[in-house]
Amino acid sequence: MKLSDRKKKILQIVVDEYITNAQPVSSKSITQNYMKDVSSATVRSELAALEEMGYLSQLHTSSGRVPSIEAYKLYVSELMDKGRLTGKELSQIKTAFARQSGNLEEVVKNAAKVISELTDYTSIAVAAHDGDDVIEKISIFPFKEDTALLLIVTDRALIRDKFIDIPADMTDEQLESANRLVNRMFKGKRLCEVMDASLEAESQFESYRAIFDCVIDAISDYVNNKSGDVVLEGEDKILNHPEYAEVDKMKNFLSVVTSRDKIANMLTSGENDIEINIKIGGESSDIPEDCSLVTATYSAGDVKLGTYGVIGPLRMDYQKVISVLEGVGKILEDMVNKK
Amino acid sequence: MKLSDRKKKILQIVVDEYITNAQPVSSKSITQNYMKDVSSATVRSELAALEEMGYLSQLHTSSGRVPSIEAYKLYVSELMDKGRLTGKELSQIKTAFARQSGNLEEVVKNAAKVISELTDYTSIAVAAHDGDDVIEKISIFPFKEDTALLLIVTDRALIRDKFIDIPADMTDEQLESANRLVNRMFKGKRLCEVMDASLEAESQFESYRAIFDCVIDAISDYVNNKSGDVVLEGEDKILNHPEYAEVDKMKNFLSVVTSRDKIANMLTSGENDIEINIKIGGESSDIPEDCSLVTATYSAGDVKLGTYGVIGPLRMDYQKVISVLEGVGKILEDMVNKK
DNA sequence: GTTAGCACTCTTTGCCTTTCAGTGCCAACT
DNA sequence: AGTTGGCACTGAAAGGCAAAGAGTGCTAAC
Repeated sequence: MKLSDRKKKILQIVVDEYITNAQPVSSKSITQNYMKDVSSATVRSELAALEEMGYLSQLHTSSGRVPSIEAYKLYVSELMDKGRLTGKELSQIKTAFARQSGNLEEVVKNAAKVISELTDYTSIAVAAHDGDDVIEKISIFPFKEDTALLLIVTDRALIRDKFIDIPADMTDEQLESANRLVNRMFKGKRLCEVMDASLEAESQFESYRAIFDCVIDAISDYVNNKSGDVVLEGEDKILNHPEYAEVDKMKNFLSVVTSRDKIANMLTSGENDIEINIKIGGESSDIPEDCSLVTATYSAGDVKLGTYGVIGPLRMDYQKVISVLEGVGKILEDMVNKK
Repeated sequence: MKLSDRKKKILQIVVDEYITNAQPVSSKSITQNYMKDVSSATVRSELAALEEMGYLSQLHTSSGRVPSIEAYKLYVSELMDKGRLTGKELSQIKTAFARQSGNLEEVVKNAAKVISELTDYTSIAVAAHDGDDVIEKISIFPFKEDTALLLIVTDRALIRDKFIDIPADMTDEQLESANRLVNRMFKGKRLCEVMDASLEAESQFESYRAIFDCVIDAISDYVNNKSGDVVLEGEDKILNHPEYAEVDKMKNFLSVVTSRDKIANMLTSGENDIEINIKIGGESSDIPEDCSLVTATYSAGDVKLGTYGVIGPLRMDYQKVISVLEGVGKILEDMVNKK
């Protein structure tokens, strides 16, 4: 069955109202504030029809209506007005990115922070690394008898958190030439190519085998394990929203959101090509129950910068969240292009 | 006024009981479970005396007694039995540290995690860097036209998160020789000496002044800004404790605990020489209200490894927390010494 | 110094009533 | 056929009240 225009309008009003007030919406409040041209009885029958169709529900026979998950989905896809950022908000985003060294991690952190502040929800972010980075330089930097820091410069990032073991009997010169060899072999290749290249390398340079393996391990670890780059901001913001007033719900939310692995899963599973992606309710098992997740993947040209998201109650201010995510995206893009 | 032995015993019972049950303790429960040799009336008069002295209070005229902050202080300093870890707990700590690359950050993270798991409280940790590290090697690693990663190996750590700007007109060779110069000048010095040495350097090597300044800035930034190395684990654990059932308290706690700066302050302010340090209640303004903080500073020889802490309600299981912190300390020490 | 006994206090719980917001339905109206 | 005013009905929320229960403080006797 198709929704009449009036039903759509009423549904939109209900969702809007519920989002701002967190209270069931009554027929009376609708006619008083939005639809003075009809009586509450009329709206009541429309509400009953919308309930019949699964878009609304009541907590008890004599309460107002509350949107269902279906209603939220329809709301974001069709009903919702597009929000616009105020000048103040825009300048807040800009200043957040102002003092910045062009270091990707810092960009991610700042973005997460400003998103959380502007939306008043918990925000999460993960820097993109899908294995398509092209290796520009690899450096093995020894710092203890038997350990070295592996530094990899790619066209997008500087990887500097992988440690490798150095065989005890290896001299500095040998390490140096292993380093040169690694560079010669891997320079210009994409990370994922290197991961697959492990077998080929094995036979050729037996003496540096240990180093080789470590480098390849470290790279595949980087590509596969995305949880390292996860950023979480404003985890306390969730407490501003009444649906988490009960400790149990709160706890459930926090336990999911404080696990970097789970966040990484949320942000990386699913379609990455879509610019803005909205998951409502427990659609995906990764997302905490009764939560919505709005994510945006930012790119500069064809290079992905990262995925950012806002996580909060079903009754989320989608309008605001989306405009903030879009605003941040635009400013990020400007920044990257200017360089 | 001095406390009689019986008063001490009763006070200990009250605190123990209250810690485990979170319920006001009655005279009857004391005689039934712990002191069958006297009547509840006797205990009642003792309780009244202890209340008079400020160690106990009642929520209302006909409720049991609850310990005051003073009582907790006395409890941890004199009354409390020493806890012992079970074999299971010990082995849990050991396995937590088992697979480990000797990288300090990872040690800190693992320690925080296992402490949080065993105690069921939120744990925090900060790796020590007080400026006493001796510089062993400095390397300037260029990775973009105008930016380089500054790598500093000290006797305790590898600093690898400081970026410096490279003047546009500087050639690779110049950078190389700047690097050599920095090494020659700073090697063997302590970080804090380098910070103070800035003026001296200025006049001598004008051409590398920019690089110099950046290096010195980065080092003093590292020494002063401790918030970078802060680790927080089990922030959701706090919800397991009834005193945080109300959203306001919860929120207050979370907002403090999710700020790395504030945590760094908590862990670094105060006497660092003491092995285990207990702050109860709002003694320090850094600590959230109605919270206790138990910290331990671990060292290997005379080198500090870091400070670890547990933060939770006043009604904290101090016995367990302290034995866990001590257990972790012992195992850490063993690990470092074995190397 | 200890104790049994008792009066007293305060919270907790259940129960009842009232109030109120909101709905559903129906007959009348346009 | 759609809209509306009127009205009965429902369930939550709030208030009042009594009974039960947990604890205490006090006192007189041991």
